[in-house]
Amino acid sequence: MNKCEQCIVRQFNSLKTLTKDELIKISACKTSKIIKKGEVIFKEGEYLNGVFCIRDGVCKVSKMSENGRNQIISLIQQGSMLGERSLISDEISNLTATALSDMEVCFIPKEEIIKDLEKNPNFTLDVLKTMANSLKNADNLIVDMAQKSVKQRLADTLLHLLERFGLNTDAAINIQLSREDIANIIGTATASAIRLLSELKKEKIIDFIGKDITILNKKELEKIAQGF
Amino acid sequence: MNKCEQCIVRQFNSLKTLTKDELIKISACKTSKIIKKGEVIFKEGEYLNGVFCIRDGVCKVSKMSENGRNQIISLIQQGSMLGERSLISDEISNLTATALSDMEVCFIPKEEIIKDLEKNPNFTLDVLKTMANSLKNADNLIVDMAQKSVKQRLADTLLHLLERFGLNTDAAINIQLSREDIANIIGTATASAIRLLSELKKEKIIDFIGKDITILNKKELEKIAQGF
DNA sequence: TTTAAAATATGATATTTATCAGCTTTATTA
DNA sequence: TAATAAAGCTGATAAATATCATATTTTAAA
Repeated sequence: MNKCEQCIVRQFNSLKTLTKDELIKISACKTSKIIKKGEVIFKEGEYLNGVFCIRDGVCKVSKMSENGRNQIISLIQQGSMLGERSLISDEISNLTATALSDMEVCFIPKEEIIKDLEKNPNFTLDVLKTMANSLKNADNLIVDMAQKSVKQRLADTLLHLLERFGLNTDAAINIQLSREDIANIIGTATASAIRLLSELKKEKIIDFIGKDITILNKKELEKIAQGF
Repeated sequence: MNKCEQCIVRQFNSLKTLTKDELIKISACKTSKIIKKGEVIFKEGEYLNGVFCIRDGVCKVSKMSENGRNQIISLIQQGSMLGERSLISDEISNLTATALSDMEVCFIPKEEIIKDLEKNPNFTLDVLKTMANSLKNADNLIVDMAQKSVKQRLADTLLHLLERFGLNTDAAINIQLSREDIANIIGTATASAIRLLSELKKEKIIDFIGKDITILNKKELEKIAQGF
């Protein structure tokens, strides 16, 4: 079993603020899991007995609307924590997390995190800062969802994905999403997302082969994102 | 000048976790302000040198989209704190706060709050819990904005307003919002919001005189909110 | 109180987006 | 590898929503 004290991944999340002793304790009680692409890490309504630290891979965090349509709220990748919100509120999970690639995650039991929250103010403050940042992002997303057209949101999404995941060796955005996933990020019907992608391709603003999407004209895509 | 130690309002926010000494210190450096309906408390892009504690009144928290349209993210009322997010992230404000009624707010300088965050873990943890709750609400709003129709969102909004602000003496929802504000909560054009309100009135699901809106058929409104 | 400005209301129309159907391509698995 | 399922694509159409124009009502200011 890998040791948290030696894990690079913790540098990217609040665990970096823990002392060596605290890390050793976590290391002793954590469990590692391999999660296959498509598998659910946790479901909306489930009670989480701890948090997840993502060692490798990417997952989507989503929620069903009352209409029975699925909305992806965010993509979470290597280095991030998952399930902190529910732990802090001591509530069942509000969201569902599903692997978009094969993943390696560590599960840290609730009691251990709570102990650290109570004893280590640096840790609490770092969690607080992370959450403040998530809240800002969420607020911005609310504005975009409410005020931008589907086409704008698609352009936005492609630009965000590029920024977040970079390029693969073929100069395509380095993440594989189904058309349905893309639609569920944007908040539109799958058919609409497909149609708009095709249009962008026809206009030579993007190109794609299967799930590999390449941005050909970033300037133009930025214009579309801004509503022109 | 009113003393924080004796102020009822702090029971409703994280200040309730402060010790008597800490409260006395805050009391000594805080300033009280009267803010008239329509006045701006702080603007997007402004650097906040502290946080606000709302003693009386209601304000809207909003943000301009790139399209130049305004989106109201939340309504904040008596008892809540304002500006915590920016303080914790040490960033300029992401949002604009505007009074919807005459208000009385106290301004607490940043240094004082930071001191307490560093020294009082109960305070930090309570702020964290509050923020976790805001994040849940924000996530849910993202889903609604992305997946629900304008009509559903209007119904939702009316029900939320009722729950949040209760009834006035005329059995109308106890908050006065312009049609534009309602549209900016829903994320739609003002004309569309007005039209849908008129429809609901025609169907005898709501009634209104000016800005006073009464829900006549709550069951039916709930059905609409759910998409029927 | 009169006047001007702002907010509200509603019709006509254009645009955006969803839905549904049918087809093709790609992936899965027996 | 053949069979089947799933995902992707596109056209036709319907529904939702925005926009614009204009009228009316309410509010604020002179």
